Amino acid sequence: MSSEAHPTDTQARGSGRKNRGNGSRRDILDAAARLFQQKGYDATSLRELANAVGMKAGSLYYHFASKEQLAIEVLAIGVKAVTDNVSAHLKAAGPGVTPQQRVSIAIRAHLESILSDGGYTSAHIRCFPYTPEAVQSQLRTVRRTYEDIWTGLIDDLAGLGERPEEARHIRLATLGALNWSLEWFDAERDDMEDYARTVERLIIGASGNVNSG
Amino acid sequence: MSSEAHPTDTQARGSGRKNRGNGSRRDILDAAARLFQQKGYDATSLRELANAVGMKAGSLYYHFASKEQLAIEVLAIGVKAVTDNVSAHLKAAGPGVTPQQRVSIAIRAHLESILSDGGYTSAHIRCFPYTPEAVQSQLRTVRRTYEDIWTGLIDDLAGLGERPEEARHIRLATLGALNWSLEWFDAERDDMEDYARTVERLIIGASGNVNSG
Amino acid sequence: MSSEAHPTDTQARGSGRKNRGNGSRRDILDAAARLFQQKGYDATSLRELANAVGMKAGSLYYHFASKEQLAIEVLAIGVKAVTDNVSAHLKAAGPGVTPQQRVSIAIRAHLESILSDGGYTSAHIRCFPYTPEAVQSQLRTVRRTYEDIWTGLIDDLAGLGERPEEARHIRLATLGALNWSLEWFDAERDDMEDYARTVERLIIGASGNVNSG
Amino acid sequence: MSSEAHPTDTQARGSGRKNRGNGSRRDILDAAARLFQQKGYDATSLRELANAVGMKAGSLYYHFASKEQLAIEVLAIGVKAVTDNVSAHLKAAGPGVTPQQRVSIAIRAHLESILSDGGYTSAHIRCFPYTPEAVQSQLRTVRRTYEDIWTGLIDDLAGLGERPEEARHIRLATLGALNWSLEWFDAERDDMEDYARTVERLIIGASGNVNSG
DNA sequence: GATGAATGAGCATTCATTCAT
DNA sequence: TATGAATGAATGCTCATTCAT
Repeated sequence: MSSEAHPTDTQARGSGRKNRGNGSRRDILDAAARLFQQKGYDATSLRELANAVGMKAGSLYYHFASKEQLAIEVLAIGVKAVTDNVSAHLKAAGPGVTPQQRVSIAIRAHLESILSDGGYTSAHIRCFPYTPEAVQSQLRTVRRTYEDIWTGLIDDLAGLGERPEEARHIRLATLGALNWSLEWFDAERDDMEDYARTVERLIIGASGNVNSG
Repeated sequence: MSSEAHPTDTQARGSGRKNRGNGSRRDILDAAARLFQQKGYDATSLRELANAVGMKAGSLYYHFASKEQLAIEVLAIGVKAVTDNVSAHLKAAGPGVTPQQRVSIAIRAHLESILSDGGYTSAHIRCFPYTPEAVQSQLRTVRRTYEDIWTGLIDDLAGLGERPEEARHIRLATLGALNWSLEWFDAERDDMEDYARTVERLIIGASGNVNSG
Repeated sequence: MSSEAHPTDTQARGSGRKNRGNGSRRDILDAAARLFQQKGYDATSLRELANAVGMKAGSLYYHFASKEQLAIEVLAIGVKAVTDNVSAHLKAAGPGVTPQQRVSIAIRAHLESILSDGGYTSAHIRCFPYTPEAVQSQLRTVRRTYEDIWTGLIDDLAGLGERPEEARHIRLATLGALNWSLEWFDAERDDMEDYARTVERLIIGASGNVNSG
Repeated sequence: MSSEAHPTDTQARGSGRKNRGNGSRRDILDAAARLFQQKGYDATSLRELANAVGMKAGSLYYHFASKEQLAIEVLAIGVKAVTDNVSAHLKAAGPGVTPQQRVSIAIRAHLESILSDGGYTSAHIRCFPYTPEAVQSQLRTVRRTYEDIWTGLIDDLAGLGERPEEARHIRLATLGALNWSLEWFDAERDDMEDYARTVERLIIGASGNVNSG
């Protein structure tokens, strides 16, 4: 499930509109996501972004109030995309799966979102920490929503719900292992499913060994 | 072992030098490490850095040829610091330790370097990917040296040397879990040793489960 | 013939355009030519130039990619202006004029371009040698085109075509005498036609005496 | 006569002093002359100059009060060098030479000074016009002294003394032809004596033709 | 005589932003 | 919707200069 609906997707997709790749709002967001992900927030200039969508820098201001606002939208789409993707996979799996299986599913969905997504989620992960405070604070609640999914997932694992600090560390270690892949994953060399399996074994091993720890 | 010698540490520290706390080369490096770590490479301006060490922006150029060169030095000190710290801990443990114990030691040393170090190592980890190509290429060999330590460490684990792709993924997952802590670790709330234990369990569980996987 | 068309002159001059005297591209070029000629390339700052056309330094970059690029355009206009002026005078004289007369015509046209031109040609002559290599190399072909006119002119003089090294020296001596006037010519004191006559006598004397030399 | 005494030559030349090419006043002047000639006044930085003589920029201030003062000295040496060289050649020729021969001698001496001189005279000719007003005004009298030699030389030619404006133009044309050689003379390709002959013919032809003009 | 270390002013350039059209 | 043209602030960097040592 890789092309979940975008929150801003109001215009009819596929209807006979003249949306021939010219600079619509969505084109800007797409290009911004890609550039943010590739070069970072600071290193992405609005001129370059405008250029990428075939317009002039000033024109972007018809669509977005500021670079910060644009970043907020891009990064929000990014979190929402993972959130939706993970939720959808989990729901699709139905109620009869073990907590461990649920974690495995989430690992795969998260990886899928950051590695094969259009760039929104990876832009979020790579840029968020380097973004102005105003951007970060606007994103806190959406980020929290996603975080809560993982908190729930981990808590269900082998009684971890009763050791919240440990659960927190396991969650952050898992997400670290997942997110860090943005810095090294090479589609030509690495296989996503292989890595998913590695991370899955990591976390399940850890939570399993806990009793004897 | 948290205060390993800095590669550039030639002048006697603590002897009666006239270093009146003002901006010497080392002061600049220290402040740069801190700022790079806090705000990122792009967002750190030389004026701000100069201000932090009590001088004017142009004066920095007496000590460093360019912002890039300064970044190269800061980040190089950063890798060398972890490299030395991990090596030293490993050596101190002596030859009679199991591969699993060696990994545990490395995990702790790495965490220590990024979380309680003066900022050089964390600056490296946070800034490197957003740094100009010229900076990155100058750092490749020192980075490789550190990487090789981990490659060796993981290879010794339960026959992982014979499954290099899997070993690579385990190494990267571990380092991801470790490095990502820079984004969330809160000295007031989190205990480093606790997290080290979590990561240690993760990786050891993963490598142990492999046989039965 | 002092107001030959500028190579970049595409917009209607004098028509009812809203060019309210503020800094359009042409205004910048004009002011740059004047400043380059007066103070030299290095001593002309973009702030000063911008000021001269009533804008801020950064605004110049909307019109020109860099100071070097601006210099290239100014100096190119300068050579093209003399080239066109000399060519036009020569053509206007028709085919029935002697080689000596042709040289006389060229001397006057060249002098006119450097002394009463808007400053482009004199900017070229005064700045070119002190300009960055990147600027010089971009101008080589236009300069060559002008040079060739003179080479042809001199070669036709009293069999000079068969003594190319001597012809070269005569050409360069003539152009030296002409160009150097930029360093001393004083419109209040000197008469252009008087000086033209002097230089004309110089070169014609020299080429005539050659046989007996 | 190419190594006339320098006005600043106070230290014993050839005596057993430790003047081993280290940064003495004379070394600075020599290097400054060379750099000024090659790159121009503005483009020559004191750091670069200091580097060329093996010292640090600040040390130059022990020897010279400012860049302007240094330029004044270099350029003054330059004019004095031509002045002395031309005078000496003229004196050496004795009283029995014709005005035309005297001009020929001066042409050669001038050319020699700008083309094979250590760089002082050529630095003067190339830099003077781009030098700050303070520098120019300090040089006016030495320049005038040299100018007067040429004025006298030309005035003696075929009754030119009675047509001062014409004499002035002939003088400036001659010096223009001579000085401009700095922009094109190539020691590998051009022969100084050849060019001297060309210029000599130019001026003598011009002044001779004057009667019939 | 010369240096290490700094400064203040300036430079070319880039950037997010504005706004009349 | 978008652009052309501009702005103000900032950036990395260079320069002539200073001065205690």
